[in-house]
Amino acid sequence: MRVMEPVAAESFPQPVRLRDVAAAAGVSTSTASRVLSGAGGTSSATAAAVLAAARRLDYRPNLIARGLRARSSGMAGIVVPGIGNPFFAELVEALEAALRDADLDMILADSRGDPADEARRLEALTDRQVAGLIMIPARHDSSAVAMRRAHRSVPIVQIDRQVDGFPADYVGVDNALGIRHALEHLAGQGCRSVAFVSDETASSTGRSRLDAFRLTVPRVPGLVAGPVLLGSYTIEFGRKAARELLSSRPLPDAVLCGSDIIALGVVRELHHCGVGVPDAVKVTGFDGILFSELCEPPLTTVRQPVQTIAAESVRLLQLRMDGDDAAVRRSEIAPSLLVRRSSLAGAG
Amino acid sequence: MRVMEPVAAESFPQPVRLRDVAAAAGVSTSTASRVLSGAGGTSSATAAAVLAAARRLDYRPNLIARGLRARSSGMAGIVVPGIGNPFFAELVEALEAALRDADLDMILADSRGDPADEARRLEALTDRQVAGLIMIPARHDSSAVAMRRAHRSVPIVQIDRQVDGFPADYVGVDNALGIRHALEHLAGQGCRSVAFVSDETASSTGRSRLDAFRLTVPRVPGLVAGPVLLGSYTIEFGRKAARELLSSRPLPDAVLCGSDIIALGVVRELHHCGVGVPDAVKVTGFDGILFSELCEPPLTTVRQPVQTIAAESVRLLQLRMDGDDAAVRRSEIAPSLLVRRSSLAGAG
DNA sequence: CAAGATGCTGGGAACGTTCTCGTCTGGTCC
DNA sequence: GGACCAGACGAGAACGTTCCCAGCATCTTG
Repeated sequence: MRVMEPVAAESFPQPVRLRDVAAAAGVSTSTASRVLSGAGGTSSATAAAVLAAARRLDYRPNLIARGLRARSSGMAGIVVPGIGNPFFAELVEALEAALRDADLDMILADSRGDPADEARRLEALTDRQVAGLIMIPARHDSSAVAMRRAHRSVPIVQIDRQVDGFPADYVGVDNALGIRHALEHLAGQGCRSVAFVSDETASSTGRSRLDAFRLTVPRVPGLVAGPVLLGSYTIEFGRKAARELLSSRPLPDAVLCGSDIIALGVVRELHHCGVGVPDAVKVTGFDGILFSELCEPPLTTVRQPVQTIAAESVRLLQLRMDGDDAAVRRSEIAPSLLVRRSSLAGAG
Repeated sequence: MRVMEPVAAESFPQPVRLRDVAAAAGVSTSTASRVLSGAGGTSSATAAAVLAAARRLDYRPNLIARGLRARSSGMAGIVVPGIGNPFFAELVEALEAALRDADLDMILADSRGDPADEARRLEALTDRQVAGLIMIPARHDSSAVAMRRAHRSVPIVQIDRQVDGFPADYVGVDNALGIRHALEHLAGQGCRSVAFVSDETASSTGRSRLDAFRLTVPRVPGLVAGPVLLGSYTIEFGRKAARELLSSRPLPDAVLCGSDIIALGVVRELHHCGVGVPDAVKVTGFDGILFSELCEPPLTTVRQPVQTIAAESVRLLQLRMDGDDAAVRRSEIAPSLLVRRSSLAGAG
């Protein structure tokens, strides 16, 4: 029997431990542990007794103690460059669901797109003995150092963005295909000159979408590259880019944006300056966030299958957590084009 | 010296423990612990030696072990009804920043608005020995059971929504004041009949905004209550409500929405059916999410000071974590009205 | 019926920290 | 010069779990 020292009335009650359950059931803690962790090797009679005692005492296992013993917290660390970004928020939501199905809790860290912050957060997560990491690296180059360090102790799966030559699994979308879809659609709508407004090339998505744009435009009959403006995945940059396009007329026939956020800024600013979308200029986005459908006009965009990316990344992470040491896997999912009004000829 | 058994080349290296640092510095683990945890009571010479050894060996403390000893993981559990909801996403982002300043890691759980899910998530979090919980209760009634249980072992701060009579701190916005701001503004714009489209009364915000609407409309000179449509904080419900309003003409002069999400749905559907906002009907939202500014027309809305709510809730939680057992605190922050085009007379 | 299996069980070490003791040194004071 | 004190340090318990190992029945088998 455990000694209950007198405590203040409002303080928290002593939690019941495995030892207490074992005592109540009249068995050793070893046996109680065997029963409750489902290890087997116990008679059905004692199992029933332990289960009954656990239920009666309202026993809850201490996952910290379990984690210490197991040398793993059983949680997945998630690092994103900014939960405020709607695309990342949707990705985090999908990840939460996928992790939950895999019985993993999620510890969430925001790097704010800063490699130094990201490094600190990665360290905090590994200090917590996370079982694995799913992350969107802030930059394709300078994220490498901290990630390499973290990767010494836990498996990492990169999603959406990736670090150059980093030996960890990756799940994302086929950016080149997405850009090609958008370009071919614009060509089909009679566009000739297409501007490109996107992230600077510090993120891997920024770079691969830019590369794809440069590579694909000449290959699509009738298309000609317009101005290329690079900044960040923000609304503000989208607005700024639109102003820049307006100040250096003639306007292109279309503006291909590297993300929906940017596209929303572009559309907003064009509208503000009296330039009609899609009449005067057609605009497309990338990501397929919720609001791409709600803006005016609704945005044609390259839809990323967020659920699939989340599920696949969790699947890969679990494989690695189970000791799989096969070669690095790279999974590029084919995106689809959501055609809406912002890019349609004669629909204004 | 620790025995290094032969391991496969690609497996993870043995982590260096406090014991290893102590051995390298020629002191006991007690002393090493004293130095590294900053407890004091060590000579400056040994302190330097330990610090040097820790740095040389690249020592990282095992937070699981520390947590077991401290009986607390040192993490804050966050429970929200859906990260996909942009308002909650912005709140989570602010919480992440505030928790980081308080040196707390964040373990995030999504209840999907379901009390049963919420109960399971709360249990998982307390099993992990979170130091405290910050949560948006899914419902004002049925969330109580699981919360009461969790509250037996950790402090809880409720944000945005609250549970009836639950004895835990609360931080939110003064909903009544927000509704009054919106109503008075609409009256000032010459509106007479105002419809109300909002969440059913299962969430505390849904109920208090509804109560405020009912109470305040008769008190604002010139205002008359139109249809009251209750559903959920989703775009789809906003659209549905708009269709309903359209089918039972005459239209009200204005539609006051319980959230921006709903308002965006309403605006979208009205626009789709050829009803101009703000010409034919004025619309206001609630929350002040990013996209309230980007839709067409930009949405007049009651802005919730998300950073303040996050910072204040973390502050209160820390107080409780430090053993403060003062009476329950309720902090209702005054919201401000962001006037934009969706509610302006003669601005269409 | 001896000898080996087999099935259940309990003891106790281990996971990596922190923290309470007790010990030891060296200094101060009467 | 003996008693006392303060400061620095080490030994070892504790946090709550899992799991290896040994013990002891009960069976099977030749």
